[in-house]
Amino acid sequence: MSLTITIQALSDANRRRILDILKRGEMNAGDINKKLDITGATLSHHLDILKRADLISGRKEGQQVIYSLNLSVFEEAAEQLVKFFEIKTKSKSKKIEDWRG
Amino acid sequence: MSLTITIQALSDANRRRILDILKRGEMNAGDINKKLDITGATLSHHLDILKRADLISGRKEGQQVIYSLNLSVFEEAAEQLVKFFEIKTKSKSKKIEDWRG
DNA sequence: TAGATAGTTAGACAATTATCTAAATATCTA
DNA sequence: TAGATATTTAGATAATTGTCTAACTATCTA
Repeated sequence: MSLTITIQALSDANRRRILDILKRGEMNAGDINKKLDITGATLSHHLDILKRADLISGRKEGQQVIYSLNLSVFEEAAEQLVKFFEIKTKSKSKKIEDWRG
Repeated sequence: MSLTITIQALSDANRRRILDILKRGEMNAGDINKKLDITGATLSHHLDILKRADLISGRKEGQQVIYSLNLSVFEEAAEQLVKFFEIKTKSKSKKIEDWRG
């Protein structure tokens, strides 16, 4: 999954709340909804974006759809981001002045 | 800085490229611009967003404005994100079934 | 001081987004 | 089979976003 799609999925506070909830374990849409101050339709939209980013999956069980974190994808996203934040300090050659001015 | 503002600053590919460039050391706006396929005005806009997120700073030197990464803020942002991705597995009490169904 | 150069600001535009209400679909149950 | 319940889809709207061109400001230099 591209970093842009992952980050955009993370860029909304409600979606981050959904992920936070699902980190604790799977949950159906209705129960997730009770924890958020948005309509069911809006929740569906957010769930869809998270699904497209492959961060979560939903399985139907009776009338309900139970959502869960895609743990490996979630962890892979974390790794990608950590990698982005990495700063490779040159081992030699570059002088301090080049970095701090 | 709020996670929303940080993530939104990171959500654009050109802004991430700018940060990537500045990770290697400071650079003036014109030189950054040469590395990107956008107008100077658009670059200014992106630099502004990164400045508002406190991820970079610019100092004027003659005609030029030299931008640099705010290393401590950048690292703090990384930590915030790593924290977000953390999954605290319960030490006891919760059964496997509660997590994997 | 008159141009040239570097960068920002202003204003416009098309695309995307988060949200809502209303309607549709799917499943359960009396 | 007729509601009731759970969720998604459709369609609308207001806000935000990334981009551009044109104009502006600041600085340098011949």
